[in-house]
Amino acid sequence: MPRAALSPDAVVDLAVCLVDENGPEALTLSALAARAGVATPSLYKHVRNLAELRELLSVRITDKITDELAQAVLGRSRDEAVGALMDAWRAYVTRHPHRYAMVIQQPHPGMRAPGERLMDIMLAALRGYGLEGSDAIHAARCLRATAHGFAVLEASGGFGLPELLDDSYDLLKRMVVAGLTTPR
Amino acid sequence: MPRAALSPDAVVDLAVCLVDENGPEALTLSALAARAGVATPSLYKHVRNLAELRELLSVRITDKITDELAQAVLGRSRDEAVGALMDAWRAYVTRHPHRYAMVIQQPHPGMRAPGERLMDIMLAALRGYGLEGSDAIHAARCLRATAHGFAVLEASGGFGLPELLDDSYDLLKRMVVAGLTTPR
DNA sequence: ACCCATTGGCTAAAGGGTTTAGCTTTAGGG
DNA sequence: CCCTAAAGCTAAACCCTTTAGCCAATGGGT
Repeated sequence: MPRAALSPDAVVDLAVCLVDENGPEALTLSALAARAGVATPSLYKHVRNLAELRELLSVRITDKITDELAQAVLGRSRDEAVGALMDAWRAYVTRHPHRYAMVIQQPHPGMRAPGERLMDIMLAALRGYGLEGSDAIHAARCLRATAHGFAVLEASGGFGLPELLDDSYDLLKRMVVAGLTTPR
Repeated sequence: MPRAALSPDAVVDLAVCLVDENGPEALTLSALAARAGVATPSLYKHVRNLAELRELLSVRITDKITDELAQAVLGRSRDEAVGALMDAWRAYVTRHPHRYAMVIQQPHPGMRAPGERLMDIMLAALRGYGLEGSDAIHAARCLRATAHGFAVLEASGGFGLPELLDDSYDLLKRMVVAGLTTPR
């Protein structure tokens, strides 16, 4: 076997750096090859094409977020678990806004497993509310929609006044738990 | 003055068609020129570049959404207004998923006015709750985050089981109004 | 120690999209 | 009737992606 300087994982690593530094637009195979010290076509030995690279990035990032959410939920239940999960979600986004903006929501085959893993964590966080069957699904979807919606807007600078965002997010968390605990 | 077959507005019209039919990816100046029956560089007589075209599209779409939300909120207040606003939001997205996925959230200068107009409608819908100052801002942001979050996920096919989405959205609406009416 | 198959890298080149430069044509006003 | 401004055109540069085909290094088997 030849010099294994690069590998699919290493390529994704470099791609993450590029995105962190210059945003999703900056992820081109040219720039990536330059960063790797390699000619552009060489990248095709490790990655099928640009679309696949984006997918690998999405998987990597989604997995990382899921890990952090799982960590945050550990040992908590009900309102506390939901609050911790949402806080961890936003913490990731504010730490890596470009990365978050990079993850694709389209239902690519490679994103199925990470998506389900994320869903499972949310269902686990909601376990204490005793929701059954599709009620749990609806609740998890709402949790995801709220956290994701706020995250997207914050990551892309969609909010005008940054000094109050913590308070806005507090209200959002209260909304979610109120919706989960209010009877009907 | 010469043959005014095209105009900035007409170009945006055609761009909307292209996006509706083939998704945001399909919006290229080449495809647009072909659709307009014109050589690609001719488009630069009406639009500064691709970035500006995208911005004009975002403005057009955001304005249209705002109009529909305003219409929906008319004559309603409190929970009813919020529910109608959120329903109208989702109705637009399901009617034109590709368009919605096209609107940029980055704070471009041209998007300021449409963004503020949208915000004003949301504040109007929330007026009945008697929120003062920054409390109203926080509530409007949460309303936006929830509606937008659900919309993005639905528009990009991020949810797995489409038959239950109405029920999920009902819960989301209940969450928002519960968060607005729950004291603390 | 040597061979050689596999693998990772390279150059060349095609193909498509954006954008600029500069020319030509048309339509409307004086 | 002309002439200017707007709208179109072609040519061409530039960048990015992707394919094709070649070269070199590495390490396992003999």
